[in-house]
Amino acid sequence: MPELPEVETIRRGLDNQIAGLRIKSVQVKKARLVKGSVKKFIAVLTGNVFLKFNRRGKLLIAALKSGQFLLIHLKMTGQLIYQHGRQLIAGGHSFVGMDWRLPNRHTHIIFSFRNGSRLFFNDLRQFGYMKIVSKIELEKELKKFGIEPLTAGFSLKNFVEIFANKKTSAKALLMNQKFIAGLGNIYADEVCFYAKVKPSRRVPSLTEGEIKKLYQGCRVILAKAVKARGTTFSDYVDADGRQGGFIKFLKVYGRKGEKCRRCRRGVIVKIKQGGRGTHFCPQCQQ
DNA sequence: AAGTAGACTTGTTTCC
DNA sequence: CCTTAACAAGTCTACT
Repeated sequence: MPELPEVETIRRGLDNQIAGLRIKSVQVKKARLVKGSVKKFIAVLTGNVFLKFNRRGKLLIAALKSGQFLLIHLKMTGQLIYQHGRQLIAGGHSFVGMDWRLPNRHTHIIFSFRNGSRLFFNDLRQFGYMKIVSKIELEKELKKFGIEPLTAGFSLKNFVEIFANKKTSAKALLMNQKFIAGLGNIYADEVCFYAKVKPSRRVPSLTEGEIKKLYQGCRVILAKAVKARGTTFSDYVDADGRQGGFIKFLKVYGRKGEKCRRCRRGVIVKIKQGGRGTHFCPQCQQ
C-alpha cells in the first residue's frame, strides 16, 4: 500500500515520536522479515538509539547512533505502529476488521523502549523487511533509486531526459523506481489521468506537452497527497493516529464504473496492465 | 540492455 | 449461501 506520500507521512510520525529513543530490546518473531542474520540484527539494535528517520522513494532509513542504519520497507502490507501507554500511533497498511490489540498475529518484530513504549512491525503478506546496513552499504542501496520527486533535483529537464529512448509504457516508466522514486500503482494512475494520457501509451508516442503534463502531475499530486497525509483505504491511520485524507481526491483509482469527474462523459474503466489493476477514463485520456 | 512475466504470501472479494 | 478462483497499493529474479 504505502507509496511515497504514505511513507513520508510515516517517516514524519516516527521522526517526531521515536527519534532520540534508546532501544531496550528487540523481539523477532518471524525471521523472514529480517534480511541477513537475525542474531546480528538483534545484537546491533539492542541498546542502540534511533537518531533520525529519512526516506528515499518508498524506503525508510533510520540512522542509528552506532553509525549503522536500519532500512525498513513496508512493501504492500507493512505497518509500523507505535504504542505509548494507551496511545496508538500507527502508519501503513490497514484493513477492515484488523486486530488493533498488539501484538497481533501479523506482528513480526517488536522494539521496546525504556519508557515502556513499543514499536510494532506488522505485515500481513510478509513481503516487507528490515535490514541493518553500514554507511557504505547504504550508499550502494541508494544508488538503485532514480530522481526523488518533491526535491529541487526533480526538474522538467531531468524528467524529459528520463523519457528519452524508452520503449515501455507511460505507467511502467512512472512506476520504475530506477528512474523516478516513490510512485506506485495508485499515484501512477492518478498522474496519467492528470496528464490525459492513457497508462498504456508507449513512451515514444508521447508529445512534449504530454511529458510536461506528466511532470506537473507528479509534482501536484504527490505534494497534495503528502499534505493530505496519504491515501486511506478502510481504517488505515497515519503516524499521528489520523486518517490519510487523499482518498477523496482520487480521480480514477478505485472508481471503476463511475462517471469521469473531469469530462463527465466517460466511465472509468479498470484493466490489467503489467499484472496491475489500471484505471483510466477512455474519453479524456488519449 | 531493456522490458516484462512470474514469484513471493495471506487474507478478502467477487463471481458463479 | 457456500466454494473457489481471482485479486491486492511492491520489488526482485529470471527469461526473452
